[in-house]
Amino acid sequence: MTATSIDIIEDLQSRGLLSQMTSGEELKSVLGQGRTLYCGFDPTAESLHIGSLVPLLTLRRFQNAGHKPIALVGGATGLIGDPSFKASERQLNSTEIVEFWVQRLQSQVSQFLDFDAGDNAAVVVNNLDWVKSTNVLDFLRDVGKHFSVNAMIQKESVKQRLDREGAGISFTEFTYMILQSYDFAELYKRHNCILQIGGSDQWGNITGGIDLTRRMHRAQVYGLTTPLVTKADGQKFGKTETGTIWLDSKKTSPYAFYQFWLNAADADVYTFLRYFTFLSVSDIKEIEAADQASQAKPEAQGILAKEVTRLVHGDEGLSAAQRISAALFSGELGELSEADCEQLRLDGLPSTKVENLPKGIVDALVETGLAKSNKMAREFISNNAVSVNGQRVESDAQTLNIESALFGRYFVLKRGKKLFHLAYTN
RNA sequence: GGAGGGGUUCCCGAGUGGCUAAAGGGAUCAGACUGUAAAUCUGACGCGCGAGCUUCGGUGGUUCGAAUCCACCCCCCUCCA
Repeated sequence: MTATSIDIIEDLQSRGLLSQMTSGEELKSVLGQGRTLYCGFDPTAESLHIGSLVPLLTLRRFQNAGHKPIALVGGATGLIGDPSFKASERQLNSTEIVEFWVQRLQSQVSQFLDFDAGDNAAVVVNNLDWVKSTNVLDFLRDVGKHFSVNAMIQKESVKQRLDREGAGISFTEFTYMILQSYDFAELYKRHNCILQIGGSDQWGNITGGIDLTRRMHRAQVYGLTTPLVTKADGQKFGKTETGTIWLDSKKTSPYAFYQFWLNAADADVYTFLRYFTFLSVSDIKEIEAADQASQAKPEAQGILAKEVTRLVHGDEGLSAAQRISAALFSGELGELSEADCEQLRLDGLPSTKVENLPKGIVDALVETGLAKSNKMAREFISNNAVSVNGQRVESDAQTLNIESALFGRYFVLKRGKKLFHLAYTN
């Protein structure tokens, strides 16, 4: 492998992406030439969400710097469940489901890495490949013997499960750390992988792997973690009213995804630009300075939304998201053409087919999911929070009917300031 | 196996026979103000237009009336063996 020109550690540091690392100076010099590193992603759902984006993009940053990234999808660890900083024991998922999720994650993860990069082309692996052939006795004798339970229960990541009244941890989840550690040792053996990265909640598991690799293979390997993303107001990052922001466009449309980033708080947006885009730190500083000088609405959110949406959903997803956003937020809905309406639907604006017009507005809100119950629908209406085709709904007796539809078949329903839904008939 | 503690509405957590759809906090949603921010204020937050109905791990029971009492069952935690 070729020597690298970029000091990746320096870059991560300047972006605020470096939470912890082992033997800093030594790791820095080790990374002076192209190395192999890995990051694990467990199948806990059919898609990753934006929480996984930081380590995923960090993997890519390493690749851009000339290193060889391995994305590990945890077909084995996903069957066990990582207890790290989890308040309570989790339900086990069936092997079929986990297997299905593994396939989904493998292709999802792949879109962020370069597999045609020659020496440092990316690799995707599944830890089930080496775990499934291990038998219990060998595992306990060869791997388990290297772990001290005394040390394991000291780990911060499981402490609350051990200390907290009312909590607990099964042997299954307690063993998770050993499995993940074994992955690192195995990847060292198979791919000469010398670095594991992950979110800072993975620190305990990563150091476990470093210890195990030293003991099993007498080799020095390293660990590095990225910070967990937090919001300035203390709220949980990555959730909205509509739920988790997923990377899969079927679960979170490019439009919703774009909107999520567009709504980033001023206090967070420059940090997010560093975390979630490949814009240089100096460019980001310029954006920040310009925003501060302008006194007007900052540009940063728009740039963030554009960059991240393009990264995850490509140019096509981005332009669809921008088209919808422009139509709904900047113009008069009345100016939409019939083709525009159809395009909104194709672009992924949530939409529902309604039948049996005229339909009461309360029913329509519930059917489209804009209100959870009739009661809520009425409350929204009485709060003046609902509009149809740009016209405020004044009474819950109002109906959707052909005469008021755009082009005889479209209704743009709006609840609150930002939530839109397209209802249509044939 | 023994002893004790516990399972309440999205989360935390009060509530030990009627005044309780169930305190309080958080989260969330809406409105006002704004920049599709933040902060702040106001309101909502089981279902029902309503009379009312359905909830407090499960199933039965006591009672005019139960989240609250009794029985059995399930799950969790702590200590002992």
